[in-house]
Amino acid sequence: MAATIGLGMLAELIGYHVRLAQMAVFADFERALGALSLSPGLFGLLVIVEANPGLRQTQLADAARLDRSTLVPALDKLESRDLVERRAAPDDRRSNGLFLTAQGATLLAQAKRAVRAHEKRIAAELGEGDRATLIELLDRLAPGGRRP
Amino acid sequence: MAATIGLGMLAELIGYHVRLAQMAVFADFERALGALSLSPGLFGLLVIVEANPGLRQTQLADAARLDRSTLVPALDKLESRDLVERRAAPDDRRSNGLFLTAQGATLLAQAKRAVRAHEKRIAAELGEGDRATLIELLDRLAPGGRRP
DNA sequence: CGTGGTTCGTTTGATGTCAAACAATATGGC
DNA sequence: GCCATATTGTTTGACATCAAACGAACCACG
Repeated sequence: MAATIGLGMLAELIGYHVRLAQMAVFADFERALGALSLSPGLFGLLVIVEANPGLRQTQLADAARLDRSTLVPALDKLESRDLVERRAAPDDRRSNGLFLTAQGATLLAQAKRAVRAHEKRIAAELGEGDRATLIELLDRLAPGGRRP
Repeated sequence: MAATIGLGMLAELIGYHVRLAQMAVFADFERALGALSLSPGLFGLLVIVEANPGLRQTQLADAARLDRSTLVPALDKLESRDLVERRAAPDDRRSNGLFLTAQGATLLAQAKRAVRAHEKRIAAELGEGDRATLIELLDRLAPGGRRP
């Protein structure tokens, strides 16, 4: 049944395929992290904070490609779950330094295992060579990565 | 300046690169269609309606990978701008058949030109061969495309 | 010093999205 | 034919996101 629905020129657009891939990858990611109640976004924040202890909120927002204002409720959630701590910066009373709590580090370690399994699952569709190719091509679409 | 901020394992994740590409492509897309006040999402809806006149809302939502409820305000907007028409279906009084208005068809024709220019710009980063490769790899991440 | 512009985190408002619940309508089993 | 169940479009609520504006704090220049 289902007289197949045409997509017109959509199917020829790179953006369309990127969006579908994005949805599929994120769905699998969420499935992998659901048990820990971590979204891909929150996971990313934890990873960056772990890699850069004492980071300021604005710096974290830039690194995660989020607006400063978007970060506020996200950090509120992480802090309320005792995964991250906002510590008043000693040198600048406007800023907070961000740190993982012990509990945050523990949860992140678990999450990383789940994410590695997820990544393996995704990469299995590709094979190692094609995985590298895909990343290289995607990066060509996202110029710079760091744009002031 | 800017002691570069590390991203930890993020940079190794396919999903991360897909997200960055998604943001870059969509930003260019929005720039291309901004003059017509069309978002990528609304453009996609117009294209699908044009390719499938009389489509039901649920079918359109499925084709566009949106929730039924998400479609409602989007169609409200398109209808208020006289680009799309909801016509009561003759055979099912719950359903609406969707049709482009003359004005919608005209605007869509313009939009398609802008989108083709956008696509050309994006593809220029790749070259024709790599463009095909990228789409093929992305499709391998989005299994099926049609999931009941 | 002090004062004007800048940066920091936050608040508020607008969108876009999903999910759950709803009334109206359709459908299938009996 | 009747009634339980499903489907359709909608409403409502939750959430993520951006952008604009704000007060507090910083800083540079006089």
